[in-house]
Amino acid sequence: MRLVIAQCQVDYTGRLTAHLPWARRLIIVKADGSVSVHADDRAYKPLNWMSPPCTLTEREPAADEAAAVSALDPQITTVWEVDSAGGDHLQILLGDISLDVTEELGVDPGLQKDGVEAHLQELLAENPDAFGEGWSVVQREYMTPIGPVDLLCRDAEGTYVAVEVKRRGEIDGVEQLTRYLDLMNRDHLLGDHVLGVFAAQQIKPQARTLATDRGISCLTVDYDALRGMDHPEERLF
Amino acid sequence: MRLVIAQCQVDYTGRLTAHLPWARRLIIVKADGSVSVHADDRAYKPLNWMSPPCTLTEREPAADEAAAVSALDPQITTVWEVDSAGGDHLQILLGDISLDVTEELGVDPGLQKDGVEAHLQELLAENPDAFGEGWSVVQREYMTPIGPVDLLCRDAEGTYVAVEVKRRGEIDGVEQLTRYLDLMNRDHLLGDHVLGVFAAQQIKPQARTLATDRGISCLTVDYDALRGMDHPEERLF
DNA sequence: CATTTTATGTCGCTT
DNA sequence: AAGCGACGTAAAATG
Repeated sequence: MRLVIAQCQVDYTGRLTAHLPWARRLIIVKADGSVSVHADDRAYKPLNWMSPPCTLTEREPAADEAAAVSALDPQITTVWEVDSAGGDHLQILLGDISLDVTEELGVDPGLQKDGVEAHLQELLAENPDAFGEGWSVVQREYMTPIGPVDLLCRDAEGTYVAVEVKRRGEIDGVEQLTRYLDLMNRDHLLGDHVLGVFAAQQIKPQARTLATDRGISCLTVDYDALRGMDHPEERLF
Repeated sequence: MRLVIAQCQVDYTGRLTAHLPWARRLIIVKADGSVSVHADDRAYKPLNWMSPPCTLTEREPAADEAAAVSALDPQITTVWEVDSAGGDHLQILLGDISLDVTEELGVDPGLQKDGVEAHLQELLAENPDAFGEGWSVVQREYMTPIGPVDLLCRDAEGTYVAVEVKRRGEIDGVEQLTRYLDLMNRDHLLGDHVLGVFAAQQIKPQARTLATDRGISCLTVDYDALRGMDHPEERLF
């Protein structure tokens, strides 16, 4: 990884065209070939960047580039040309350089995540009581011609229930579950009428309204409480 | 802006829970308060981060933290605790530090963009000939009950045409235009039959197929050529 | 302030 | 390679 802090002017042409006037910025060149140009804000997002695979060429400024600089602009010390396979191009004119360090980081062991939709689905599959007394899980990822239903359950009366699990419940998810229910109820393979439950950690009011309007029950899932019901020794960390 | 390269172990709890084992990484602390932890890959995306507003507290390792370290783990030199208003928390244990520099960057003049959807729409509105000889623009952002149609035009015969403009033409855009056309043709306010044109810099094959199947014409827009037809002195740069 | 749309979205998985 | 969905999506425009 190479870190450069320098006065720079950046021009990007690719999916769009973008221009950065002269200013002091951080430029990161990673081992994967990526180049990103950061200001001191915008959180982790760079002002401009090039994704790998791409090649970085460092060259002396051409005579006309040096001459074209106005009195207000800094002297150009180096020009970086970054080219991607897709034809995108990033040009960085470098002026005064106040930092230029290269450090070896090695391969990263990577990020361990916990608490995404898959885990929510696992937890619900292991704790169908979260839906109600006497509920059982028939199958996870129950396949239909238009995709898998997250959970197929039966309630206390033995009626089949299709459950759509989301971390954040929005209208899209209700539409998705509606399509599944339409299909499953058309086939009559699962009895007279398959019910629907929309389960999420947080359900947007619009989604709740639409679900209710379509006879779909909503369940707001408390992830931590559910995890407490689960076997704590099975957690990742 | 502060740049630190160090052995570190990171734990995040917030919308999800995530853990990074010990490894050498880059840590960026920006003037906006954000903290991000980068490996030498994943392009510009950090492994873990905290968005502003948040507070960074640097402290000595507690006795038990120092004691809990196994023989294989590095000696903990410092602990960073990053807290956001929303209750998110990022803890960074720092081991050997090989770089720790702070540089003032100042305020960035910011990014100038050109070539986004809005510009495409402007250019097409100013050059309806791009659609065909004798075309005219009736209105931009023509309102319908389900949203605005990008451009309402009339072709050489005077027939109304709804134009959907996208930078990249995908199925979603065709669906959107279809909904507009259904609505407009139901009302008969704009004559017998409103035609549709799907205009984009690049149109995905599936989108083209779907559009054609629905009787919607496709127009691949050459942004540079269109800009050439436009007044060059009005360009941003 | 809440909602919708855009994004050089990115990333990972499936066909 | 292209399609599809999730993301700690974020950020901007809009009502």
